[in-house]
Amino acid sequence: MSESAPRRRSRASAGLPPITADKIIDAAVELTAQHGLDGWSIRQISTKLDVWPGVVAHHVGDREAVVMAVTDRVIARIPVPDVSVPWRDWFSALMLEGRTVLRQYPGVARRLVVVGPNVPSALPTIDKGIKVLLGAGFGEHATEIYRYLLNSAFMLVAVEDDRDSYFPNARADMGRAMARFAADTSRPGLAAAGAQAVARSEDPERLAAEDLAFFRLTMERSLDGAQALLSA
Amino acid sequence: MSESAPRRRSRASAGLPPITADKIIDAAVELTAQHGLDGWSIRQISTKLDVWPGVVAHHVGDREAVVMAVTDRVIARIPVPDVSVPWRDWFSALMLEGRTVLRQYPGVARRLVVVGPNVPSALPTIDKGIKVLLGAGFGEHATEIYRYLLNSAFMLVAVEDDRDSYFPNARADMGRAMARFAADTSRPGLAAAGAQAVARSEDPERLAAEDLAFFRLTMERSLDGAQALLSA
DNA sequence: ACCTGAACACCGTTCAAGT
DNA sequence: ACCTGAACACCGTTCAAGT
Repeated sequence: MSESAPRRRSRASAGLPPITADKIIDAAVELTAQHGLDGWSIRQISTKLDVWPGVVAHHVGDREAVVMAVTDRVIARIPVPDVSVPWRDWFSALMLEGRTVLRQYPGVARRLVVVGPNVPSALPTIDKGIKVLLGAGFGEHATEIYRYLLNSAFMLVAVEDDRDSYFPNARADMGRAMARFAADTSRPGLAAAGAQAVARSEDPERLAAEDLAFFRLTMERSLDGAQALLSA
Repeated sequence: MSESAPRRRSRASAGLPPITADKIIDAAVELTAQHGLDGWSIRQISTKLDVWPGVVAHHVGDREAVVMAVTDRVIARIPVPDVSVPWRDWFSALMLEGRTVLRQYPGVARRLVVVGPNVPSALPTIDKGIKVLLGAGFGEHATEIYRYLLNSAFMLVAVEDDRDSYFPNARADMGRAMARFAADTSRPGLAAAGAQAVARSEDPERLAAEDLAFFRLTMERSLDGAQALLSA
């Protein structure tokens, strides 16, 4: 895992092209896809580019700056629906497509939710989303409802990321923990949850399908929750 | 910050009581209140207890084990409403009181949401919560609605934690970033959000009040979203 | 059983010196 | 301007040796 010695003589004298901020961020994005946003080090990036660690600081900045640059790149990949789409469909589409992009880069969803409009590539989406809600009649609530809806969806993606990137056995442990209570008549609430946990397989493909189903449930409940404000 | 040399001669020969797992976890809980769950190191715990780092591993296990022990302790402090309370009130109370406890221990909310029923002290709450939902007529949806409601509330607490523990200026940066768009007529969505950001003060007390208001909005919208399932 | 004391393999950041 | 090469102050974990 170390590969400690980068290269012998200077890049320039070896006829190699200079490192750029862009190349560093490319490498970081790739490492994020493989290991998540908290799964790589500055030193791994520098090893990958065959330079000394200090070079990353020189071109991009500290770790935080690299992370924000990766986040901006990934957010830019999320397709934004057209403003003519009805509000519920607009948000469903953004949430579902956002999820498939974000899930490929574990840890980015969390950053997005935490730093929000500090990510430049998120601005067009924010603009259109609020416009759509204003058009749907949410009035003064448009901004906070936008925040509520996107939080609901992408906070859940962040949890999905954490579950299988950072604590890979949390998923199975939880299932087994619950299944133990299936026959516990003294605790009917746990028993109900346990019964469903028993039915749940440990096949990763089925688990992924269940994650998607729960994501859709969250989406629909949150959209209903927002809609209740319109009827009031 | 280092204080690298713990103590001269052995604890036993100095007449000191032996370190226990409990004392280690006490120290970790205290450090979590001060610096958050990701804000302390095993070495800081050992310095605080005046022993060598290896002692923590000997009594509790690796960092992950210490973190789970802290999480369990903190969750146990959240008061659980009586099952006789109507479902909406039951969940409002749990969410609001859970928030005030969790906010005192930054980072614990995230763990709770990610590992869920793997935290032993969460089990009685899960049991009662599902019982309450079954009683309210949610039937087969009780388990997933429980998960949906608690996720909504505590994922948001996790984001609040991250915002001011880990990225202390994200809050102010976001406000300023949005305020810039208040007069941007070419982007009406951002302008609407910007106008509200301008109105927002940078006084920490007012910001805290606004965080609470948004938390309540999230709570009410999610409860409405769940309720929509009952009417259907 | 409990703890010391050290070693190991990592981190991110900084910076003088070379080219 | 760009990069080398090293140093600094940290990490978590492991483990032989002492008591």
